[in-house]
Amino acid sequence: MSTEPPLFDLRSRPERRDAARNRELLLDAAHRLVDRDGVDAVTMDAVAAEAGVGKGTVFRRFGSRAGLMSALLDHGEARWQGRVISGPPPLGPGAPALDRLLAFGESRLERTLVSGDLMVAAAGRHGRSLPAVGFLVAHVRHLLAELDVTGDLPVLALSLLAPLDVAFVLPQLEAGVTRERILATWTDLVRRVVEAG
Amino acid sequence: MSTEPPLFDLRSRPERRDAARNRELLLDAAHRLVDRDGVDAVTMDAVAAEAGVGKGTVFRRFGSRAGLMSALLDHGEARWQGRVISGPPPLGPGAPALDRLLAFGESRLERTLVSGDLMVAAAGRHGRSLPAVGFLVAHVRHLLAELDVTGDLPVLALSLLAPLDVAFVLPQLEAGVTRERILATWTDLVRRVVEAG
DNA sequence: AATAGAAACGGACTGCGGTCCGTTTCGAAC
DNA sequence: GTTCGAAACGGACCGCAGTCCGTTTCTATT
Repeated sequence: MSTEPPLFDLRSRPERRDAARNRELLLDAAHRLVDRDGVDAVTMDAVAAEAGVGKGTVFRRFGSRAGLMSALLDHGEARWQGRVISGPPPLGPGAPALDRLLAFGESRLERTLVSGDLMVAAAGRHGRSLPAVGFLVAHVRHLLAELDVTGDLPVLALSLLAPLDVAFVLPQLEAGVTRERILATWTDLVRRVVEAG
Repeated sequence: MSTEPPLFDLRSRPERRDAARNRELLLDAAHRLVDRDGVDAVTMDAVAAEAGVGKGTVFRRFGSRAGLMSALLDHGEARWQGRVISGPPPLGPGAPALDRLLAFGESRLERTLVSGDLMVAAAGRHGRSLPAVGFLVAHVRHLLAELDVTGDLPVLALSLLAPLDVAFVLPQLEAGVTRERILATWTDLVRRVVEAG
């Protein structure tokens, strides 16, 4: 998801100081541009100019526009993941698994609505980059297991996540389907799967 | 006061002859390029050159690269839709609805594998263009209704189609998930939904 | 402090999607 | 066959993602 190297990797030396400073400059600049002019205005040239560095540096740090967008998305995603892992129930731990799962769906849909344009911009060649959904799959899979759902849980988890993906949610909204219908149908779908064991 | 054009073709006048000829030239050229060098080699300039027309003409006919790709895809999709609507069972009519639905999933997955790269190239800004999946939704919806499945069938149908979408299938294949696992899990998912009424 | 080489830098350059607009072609009406 | 407005044409042009490579900066080592 993130382009930044792990904090403790024995094989790779820590980032040079100018590189680290430029990453911060670039992320700040990109964030500012998103807030001010929207995601579409975040061109690699604009980010470079706003940060006061060369364009090559942007690509060196983030690899691609999608990579930069992923890095921007990561801030929000990490906070959200925190709420899922250790926030208050029913999204966080402490509630029955089914309640958590349904709360997860609602919360995830919410995030898709809020950050949908960033998600679209962060998507690579085809849609999702599988690493990006790793957390989502792991969590749903875990809850399904707690609910004694049998089957190929990794694939099943991804199949349940697919309808909440930005690629399906946004077109439906544009076609007049409400947020509420999408959520209700997802809830319905999950209930059927869980009830069927 | 001159006489007005007939009322019945207010909306769609027939295409001018040069326009029709150029569409054919362009589709042929694009098809040739796909076969020879793959989807990625099909640039708008290349198609224009191969067809011997100007680049502006390509955009005038197809609107965008995604539009051109959709047009290419349409040939195969139409043939496939024909098999669904009036081909031999269990995909076509004549088999029980559940058998048809499961055959539909297998056949659709097949098509995704065969034409995945075209589908990716035909996808617009975000993922699906909703019109493109209209047929799929309508068909699944119809089968679900026959199976006495209740609920918000249009949204439910799309939710069941999502896991078969190229945006989810291709990354899984790259991650080592087999075609068989994807299909088996989809079958499992559909069975649970149908059994839960 | 000096050095050396690895890493990062920056901006010119390429290729592609998409637009624009002056020119050409079509075909309906006379 | 001539006329004329609408439609189509073509290719120069633009903006952006992504690459390349000569130059600069960092840091480990002595």
